[in-house]
Amino acid sequence: MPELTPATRDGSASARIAEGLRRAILSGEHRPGERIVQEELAERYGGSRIPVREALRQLESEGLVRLVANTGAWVQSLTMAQCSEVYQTRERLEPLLLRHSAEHLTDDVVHSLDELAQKMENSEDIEEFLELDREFHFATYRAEGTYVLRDLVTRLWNTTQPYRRAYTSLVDSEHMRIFHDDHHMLVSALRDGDLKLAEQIVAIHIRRTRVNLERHPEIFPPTDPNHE
Amino acid sequence: MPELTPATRDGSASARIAEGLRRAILSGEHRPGERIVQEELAERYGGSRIPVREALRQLESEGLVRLVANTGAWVQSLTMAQCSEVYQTRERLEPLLLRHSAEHLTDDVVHSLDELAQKMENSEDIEEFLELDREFHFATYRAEGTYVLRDLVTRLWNTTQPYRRAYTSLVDSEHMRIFHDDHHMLVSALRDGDLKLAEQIVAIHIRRTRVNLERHPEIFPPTDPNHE
DNA sequence: ACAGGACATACTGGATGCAATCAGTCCAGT
DNA sequence: ACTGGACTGATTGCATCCAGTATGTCCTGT
Repeated sequence: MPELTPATRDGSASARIAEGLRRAILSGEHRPGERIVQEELAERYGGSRIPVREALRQLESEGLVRLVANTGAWVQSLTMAQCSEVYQTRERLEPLLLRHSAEHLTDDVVHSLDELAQKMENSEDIEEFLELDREFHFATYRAEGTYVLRDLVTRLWNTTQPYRRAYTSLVDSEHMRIFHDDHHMLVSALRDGDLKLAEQIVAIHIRRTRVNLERHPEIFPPTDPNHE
Repeated sequence: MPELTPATRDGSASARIAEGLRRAILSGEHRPGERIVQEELAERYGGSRIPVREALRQLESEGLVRLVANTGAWVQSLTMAQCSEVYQTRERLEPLLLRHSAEHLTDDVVHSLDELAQKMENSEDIEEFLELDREFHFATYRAEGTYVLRDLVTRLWNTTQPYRRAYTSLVDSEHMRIFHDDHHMLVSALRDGDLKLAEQIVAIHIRRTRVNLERHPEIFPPTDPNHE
C-alpha cells in the first residue's frame, strides 16, 4: 500500500501509531470502554496491523488500553477505587518530583507559571482548561536530572485523564475558586523558594481533587472491577 | 515449526515470551546492557519474531528492556542516579501500599512473615536471599483492593533487581544485621497493629538500602545517561 | 413462544517473506 | 600509518497471508 502520510521514514511506524492513539485517547476522541479495532487503526495511520499491535501492547503497559487475548482491545476504564488509588499515588509522588524540579526552576519559568494560572482562570473551554492545567503542573516538574519519576507521573496523569475531563465539566464555581487559589499559592511558594510549602500545596491540591472525584461516582463505570 | 513447549494453547505466545524473558532478566540470566536478539528469543520460545517483538515492547514499557529503532534491544541498565530515583519513589509508595494492605493481614500471614525473616537470616545463597526478601515484602503487600499501586511497586522492584543482586553480594555482615533487624521490627509492628510505625520502618528500610547502594557506584555503568 | 445448539462472520494471533537500516570490514587516498 | 568512504553480513521493521477463536444469528426441538 502506498504511503500517504508524510511522516513515514522518520521513526518506526509503531511508535507513530502509539503516539497518535495515545493522543487520541487523551484528547477524549476515544472514550473509556470504547472498542479498538486493529484494522481501523492500521488504515487510519496507513500501515498494516503489525505495528498497530505493537503500539497496543505498549499502551496496554501504560495503562491506557486493555487487551483481552483473542478478543480485542478497549480503551482502559478505571473504577472509582482504581482512580482513587492513582490519585493517592500521585499525592505521594508529585511532591517528591516537585522538590527535585524546583531547585532548578528559573525566574522565567515561575513567571510563565503565573501567566498560565491566570490564563486558566479566564478559560471557558473545558479542553483548553485541561490542557492548561496539565501544562501548568508539568511546567513545575520540568527538572533536570529526573528520568524515572517524571515519566511515572506522566503515566498516572494519562490514565486518569478521562475522569478529570468528566469531573471538570460538572464542578461548580466555588470549587473552581479553590482550585485556582491552590495554583496561585503554589506559584508564590515557588517564587519564595519555600520548597516545603510547595510540596504541601501540591499534595493537598491532589488530595482535594481526589476527594471531589469520589463525590461523583456517576462518572465511573457502574461496577465491573476489570482487574488491572 | 512444530511446537515443543507444552504450554502453547493456554495463552498468547507473546504473553508467554514476555513472562519468560522477564523471569530470565530478573533471575540474572541476562545482565543489564546485554544485547537481545529477536530471532534467538523466537527460537528459544518456539515461535516467530512477531510475538517476540510484542513482548519486547511490553518489557520496554515496564522498564526492563531498552529498544532502539532499527538497531536492537538491550537489557535495560540504570545509572546510579536513576536507580536512586526508583528507590526514592519506592520510599514514598511502599508505605502507602503497606497501609492499604496491612488492614487485611491475617495472623497467619504475620506468622509466615516471621518465618520468612528467620529463613532469610539463615540463607547463605544470594539468589535464595533475593527471592526471600522479595517474597517477604510482597507478602506484606498482599492486600485486597489495590490494583494499580501493587503493580507499580512490582515494576519498581523489577527494574532495580540487578543492582540489588550486585549490592547484596558485597554487603558486609554488619549491614546485614541491620537489614534483618528492620524485617523483624516490621513484623513486630504489624503484629501489634501499629500501622504508623510499620510505614516508617518500611520507608527507613528502603532509604537505608538506597544510601548503601549509593556508596557503591562501581556496580553501575560508568556514565552514559541512557535517557529512559 | 422460548431455550439450546450449530453455523457463519468478523476479528485477532501468529508465521513467512521481503525491504530497509545499521555495524563492522576492507580498501583507497593522503 | 592513519583517516574517510564503499561494501557486505546481520538484524530489524513491516506487509501479506493463513489459522484459530469469539460473537452474533439462525434454525431446530420441545
